[in-house]
Amino acid sequence: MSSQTTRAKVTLATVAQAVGVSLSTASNAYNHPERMSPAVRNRVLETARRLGYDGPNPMARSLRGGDVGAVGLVVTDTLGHAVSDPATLPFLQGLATELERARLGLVLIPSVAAPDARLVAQAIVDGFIVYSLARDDVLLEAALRRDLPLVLVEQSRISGHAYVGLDQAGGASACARHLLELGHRHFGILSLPAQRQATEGPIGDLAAWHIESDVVRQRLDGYLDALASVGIAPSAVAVYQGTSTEYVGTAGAQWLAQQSPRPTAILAMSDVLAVGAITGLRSLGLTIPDDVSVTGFDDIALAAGFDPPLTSVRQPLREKGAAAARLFIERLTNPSGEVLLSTELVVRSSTGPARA
Amino acid sequence: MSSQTTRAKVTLATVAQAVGVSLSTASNAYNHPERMSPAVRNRVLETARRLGYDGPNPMARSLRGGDVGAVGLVVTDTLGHAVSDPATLPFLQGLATELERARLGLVLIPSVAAPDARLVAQAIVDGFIVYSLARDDVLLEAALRRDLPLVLVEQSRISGHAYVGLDQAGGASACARHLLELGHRHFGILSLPAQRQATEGPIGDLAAWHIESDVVRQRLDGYLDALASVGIAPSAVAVYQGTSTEYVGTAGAQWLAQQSPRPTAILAMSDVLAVGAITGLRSLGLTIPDDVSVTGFDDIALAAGFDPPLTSVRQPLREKGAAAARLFIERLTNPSGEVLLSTELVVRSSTGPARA
DNA sequence: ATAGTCTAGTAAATCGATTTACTAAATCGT
DNA sequence: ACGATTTAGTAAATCGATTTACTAGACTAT
Repeated sequence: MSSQTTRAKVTLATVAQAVGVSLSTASNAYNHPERMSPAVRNRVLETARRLGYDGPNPMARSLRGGDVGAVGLVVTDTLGHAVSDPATLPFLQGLATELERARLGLVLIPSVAAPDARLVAQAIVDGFIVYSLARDDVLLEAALRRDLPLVLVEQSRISGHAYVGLDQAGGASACARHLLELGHRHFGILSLPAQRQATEGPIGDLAAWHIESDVVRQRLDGYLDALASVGIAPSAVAVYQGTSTEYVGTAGAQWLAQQSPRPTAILAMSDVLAVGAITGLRSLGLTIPDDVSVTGFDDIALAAGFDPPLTSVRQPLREKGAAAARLFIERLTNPSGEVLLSTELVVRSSTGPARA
Repeated sequence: MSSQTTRAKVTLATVAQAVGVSLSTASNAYNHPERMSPAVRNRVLETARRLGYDGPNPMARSLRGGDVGAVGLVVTDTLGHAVSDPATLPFLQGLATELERARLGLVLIPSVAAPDARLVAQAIVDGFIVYSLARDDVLLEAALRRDLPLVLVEQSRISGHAYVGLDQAGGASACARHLLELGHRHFGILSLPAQRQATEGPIGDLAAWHIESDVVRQRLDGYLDALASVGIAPSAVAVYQGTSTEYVGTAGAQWLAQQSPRPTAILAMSDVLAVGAITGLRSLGLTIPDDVSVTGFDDIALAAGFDPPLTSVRQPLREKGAAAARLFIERLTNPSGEVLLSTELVVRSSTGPARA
């Protein structure tokens, strides 16, 4: 209503002129109150209000060297998926809550199917939180080129940048050991995508599998190390790869169930995959855990309430986000801080003794 | 690794000088390829790469008049809560997915306990999506002052700005009529906060209740209109107000159950409140729906799977977000577009006939 | 009374680009 | 072969602020 008339743009210069002071003085009214008399300062502020001046233009301010007041979040998945995934959401919550406390905005960088480095190159932010990207992902490279502070979450360390790590291998290994103790000897793995452009489907030759994702690398190593300790070779393990969706879990489990010998235990790299797997196995007439044991990863909220309750590797999802935020906030005093989070196996009812 | 040495900052001017062309020509290489010979353009681009120039500085570009490539999201709740709320999340998903398609970033504006207009005033964005703010919320006023395109979602229309509306009153009214048809005559209402700083608790005098939130206003009117049609006066309805959390639902329902006459039906303005209410009523030894019927609002994913399945008002949550995004994307051609979404009563088992 | 210190304010440089108006050289039609 | 149009590139203004170095005047100390 009030400002319907397209009045000429009013800048700090307009205000300064109206008050009859220099541009610098007007600027000081906002940035260095102590350097001027209260009288003049009030005159500037009031004139600004009268003229409808809304405070220094944030772009100009940032260009001159100020902070932007926002952090960019770079993820592999599309934003749509990231905001849906039950393992990512608590991370986002922890991140948002902690950033909020520091009055920092969070910029969700779009990540389309064909990832576009320009979207990272052009983001207006003070730095990035980089979540689980492959070492050579174009988006990571683009972020590095920006020469801004980075917080790396669940991916390879890069010297000079902050890092939030998780004991992936330990959790995965505990998971596999648990199944070994239950007597299982035939395993299938439902893997998250090992590369950005990975296509869903079985992995033919495990040894030749090109793994760019650190999370996949470490979880897989954790599984395989445990299996190796009882003499099970990687070549004896069937692996199916795809994004963390129930659909992939279902398809993957159905494929795994058709291998021979049929796995009596399936290690899924996410709870969502595990849930999908159980659905798929049931559709084949199999019973969980009697016919097949299934383990997940993440211990999402759903895991405990699912039928059957999921055996899973718990990780502190919210805390992971909060830690990333805190490392970013401390970037000036401690540019390459590190936080290492631990995992814990939670045994529930989706796993049971191998059949005699 | 490569750029560890703190080399002097390289700008477009550096590149131009190195190539031996003017600054304008270097700029054209990025923005107006057609205006120059391929030879020179390639020379500029290659020199830029060699010098480690990462493309035009986004802040400078935006300052000069270009787009930022991002939209700000302004919400009432803290971000932490917004990212947790099952009714807000699908909205966010729809929004993020659709923005992503247009390669727009989403800036989550922090919204601390004491809302700070500066965070809106200083956000570096092309416009705002304003989600369910009160007409006189300071954050809305701050957004208006920015003179940027706005998309208003579930709140008062403002001429010149895009609008996404929902038939709140219709849904609420259908809900109440459903209960009336089941024979209920004593009602309690669990309301969302009517103002930003509303404190949780019972509303003493309904007539004197200061309601700033449009959502609350419309849902309440929908309920009361339906009740009025059978002669039930607002003064006969007990109301309890609080944020959309299970805890509030529980506390509110327990308070409502202590009123006399005790309501046989509770109208909750969100499914989360309804779920909390059911928990609270059960803790008092009451059975749902035999002793008390409970209705929700939103029809979140949980509603159908809850025990008992919730009678609720379905609204197209994802579509609401997608519509907001589309309106923003079309802002240049259609600055004040409107989308009106409808609601639908979904009857399940949390409501039943009033006891004789 | 003189020199030295504070205070309040200013002019000009700077941040890193984009764009407008203009010019010189090359191409065109006849 | 001569004026008219295109093409390729440039100089300078501009976006909206912040900051540095400087100055004039008021105040303090001896």
